[in-house]
Amino acid sequence: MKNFIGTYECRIDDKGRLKLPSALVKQMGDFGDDSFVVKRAVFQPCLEVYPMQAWEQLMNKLNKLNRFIKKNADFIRMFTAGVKIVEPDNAGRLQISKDLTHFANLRKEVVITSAGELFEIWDKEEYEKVITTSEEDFAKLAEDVMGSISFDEEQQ
Amino acid sequence: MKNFIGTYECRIDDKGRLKLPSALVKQMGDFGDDSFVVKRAVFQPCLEVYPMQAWEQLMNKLNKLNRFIKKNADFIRMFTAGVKIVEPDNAGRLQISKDLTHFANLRKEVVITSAGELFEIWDKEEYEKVITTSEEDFAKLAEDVMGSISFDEEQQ
DNA sequence: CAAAAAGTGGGAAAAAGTGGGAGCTATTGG
DNA sequence: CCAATAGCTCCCACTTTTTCCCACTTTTTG
Repeated sequence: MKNFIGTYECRIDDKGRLKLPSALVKQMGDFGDDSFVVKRAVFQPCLEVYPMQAWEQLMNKLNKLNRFIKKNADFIRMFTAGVKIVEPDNAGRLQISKDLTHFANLRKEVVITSAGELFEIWDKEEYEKVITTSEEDFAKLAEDVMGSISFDEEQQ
Repeated sequence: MKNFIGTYECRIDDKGRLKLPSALVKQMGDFGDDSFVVKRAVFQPCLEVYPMQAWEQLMNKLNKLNRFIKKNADFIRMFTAGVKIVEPDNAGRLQISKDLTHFANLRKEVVITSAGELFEIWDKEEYEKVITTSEEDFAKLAEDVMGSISFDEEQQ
């Protein structure tokens, strides 16, 4: 699966339409379907955008879980909170619904940042805040997360 | 069987009528019959809505259980308790009966969230309460649920 | 600098959502 | 057993929101 690259500053107009930077759109040429899923992120006050194909792949996995097991049902509900299907208009803008803009505290200036097969939408101020405050902790975080990972392809 | 995608905020009017979000209705084009089964959820104080076709499929499965086993008979009885058949009026609203709204503690603001071939109806406050868990709790839940699932296509 | 691409803004039509009246039905209490 | 009331259905009309389209400004590129 193709990964997105880059961080972009862009803006949302008064009608709640988010113009996708054309640099990002160019990276999407590969995805057949041009519809997306926008949802709340679980741990952060930002939104996540999945190309439909990537989303369906993910949901195919989740839908195999037995929902008569409470934990499974709970997990799916939490993970899919705020999911909306969106398609860009012919000017390349995504309509972001009220509840989602409210959840992520989006104002005019936003930041789009790629995260593998999906990208995140942040209010610019929030984004700067998270980036700067976590800078001190980043070294520790990097160590925690990456310290035990092997970069050797052969390893299972 | 097609799965629903999305969560939507909507409202119930004073008469107990729930407007289905048109985005959800669009996803139902595939189901011939436009009647639904509404019932109490098993694990949570919310309602479950099945398109008739999905309900019939589910019941076919349940009917294969041996009812001479007491547990099975008990389960079927409890599972199907409070089931109601509803059809949308010509404005696309479902009439939710008093006992069901009471069971799920539904007030004006509700959330509809898809869960595979069915969707759930939550009071908005209740929903937010259930969705909002601590980071650790979700992490643990995710680990429990997803720990055994492979996301690596290549892996055998 | 000109031309094309990217980004912005807004108006009008269509769709979605809301509200309520009138009449029918079912339930409950006397 | 009947009447009163609450619950529900069907229908119509109104308000709000969304969508679609067009046009303009700004930026980039050759």
